[in-house]
Amino acid sequence: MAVGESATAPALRADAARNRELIVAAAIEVFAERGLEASTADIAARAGVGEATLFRRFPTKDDLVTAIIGVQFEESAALAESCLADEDPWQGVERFLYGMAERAAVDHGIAGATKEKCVASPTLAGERRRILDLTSQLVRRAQKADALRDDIAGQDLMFVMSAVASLADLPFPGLRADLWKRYLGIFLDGLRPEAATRLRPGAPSRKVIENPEVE
Amino acid sequence: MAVGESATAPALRADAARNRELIVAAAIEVFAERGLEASTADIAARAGVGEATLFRRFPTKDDLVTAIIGVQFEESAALAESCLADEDPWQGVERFLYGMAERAAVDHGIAGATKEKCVASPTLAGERRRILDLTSQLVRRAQKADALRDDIAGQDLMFVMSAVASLADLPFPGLRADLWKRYLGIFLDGLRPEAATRLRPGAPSRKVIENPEVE
DNA sequence: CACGAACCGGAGCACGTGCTCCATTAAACC
DNA sequence: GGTTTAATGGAGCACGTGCTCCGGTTCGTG
Repeated sequence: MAVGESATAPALRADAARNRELIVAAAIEVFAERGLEASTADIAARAGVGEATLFRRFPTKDDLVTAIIGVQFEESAALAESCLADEDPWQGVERFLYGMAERAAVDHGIAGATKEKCVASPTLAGERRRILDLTSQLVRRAQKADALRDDIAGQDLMFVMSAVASLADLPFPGLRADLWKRYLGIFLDGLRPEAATRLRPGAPSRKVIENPEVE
Repeated sequence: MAVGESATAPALRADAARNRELIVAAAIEVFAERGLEASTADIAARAGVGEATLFRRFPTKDDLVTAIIGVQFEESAALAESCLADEDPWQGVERFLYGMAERAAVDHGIAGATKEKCVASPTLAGERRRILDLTSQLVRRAQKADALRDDIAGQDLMFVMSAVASLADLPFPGLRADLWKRYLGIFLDGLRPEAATRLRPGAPSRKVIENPEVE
């Protein structure tokens, strides 16, 4: 199963394709362990591949990161679709936030970079819009069922999730690793209709969120 | 007004003391603008001082960062005390979270480093404990007035605040800079007693939180 | 004023990182 | 199997960074 780009490329040789997968797999591992500032040398070593090979496939470290984020976006979209299939709309929202935050919590460095990269990369921006679409459906469905406060939109869920996930690697020794679930709980309580008070800055307009200008 | 360390040092000469203040001020500015990875050369330049001077006063870049965090901790403690003086206990909590998140939002890089550094530095850990104490008082006061849900503690407020602040520099162009207030609002709604549902992972024990082992 | 000591700052060192060159290897097709 | 050519990987380059050395300068006191 190909992991990244689609056809247009002039067809990779067998070993090259295999190495590409090895590199992507190694990068996911290493980034998750040491964060985004892990060196390309480390990644190449983990993949059992020369550094030049890595750079032939991904001309820039950024390109590699972008490719990995692309993979994760596909997983996220799949999760969102699965949550849309839940019979209980609120549980769909809950499961989505939970799943997204959990993955962001495991892949330590990635989540932070995701935001920047999907502004810089048009491909990623498109993928992101698709996820945002699914998220908006989740929100509207829950709102129609009176399970979710009315004054929020899909993008709010994304931002909330990212805030919670940022709590994943608190450096204090002895803290349980899943403490972020506690704060997701508080957030979820704040998302119920009963809890709603007026939110001061309004939701960002759809136009701004859906079409982040590529600089 | 001396900004950092106390007496024990063998008394700084006039120009040396002045330069120290210049360096700290410049570091706060530069870190806030470019984040923590701003170079020492930039900071020295901004302070109008040679690089060697910077390193004579702060033998390590980490020492400089730690000193700055110390300054901010004093400000945080002052804020907490001021909020404790509010007549409305809930407003005290609200103002505290708001103020803390706002400062974290302005000083882009610092907030992230704060967590790591106050684990590594014993001095900072002590300061942190003091702030935590004040925060706990804020929480208990609001809980007694039935303005805050019962199942949270002081440290929860700190973590929630840090989560909200992490939303301060979303890279999407066109987003208003104070969007984090919106999500603090949702969080605050989740902190009211009426909103409370059972939180899954319990609060971290006081022992773990108050005495982070210095490695 | 004059003198010793504290202090200064720019040039330089060591190191890690992203990225490239090129002689060697091995896949693919006849 | 032989030939072509894509693919490989280790040595090396350029650069930025944290940090230091040392000749010159300024502060503080008698």
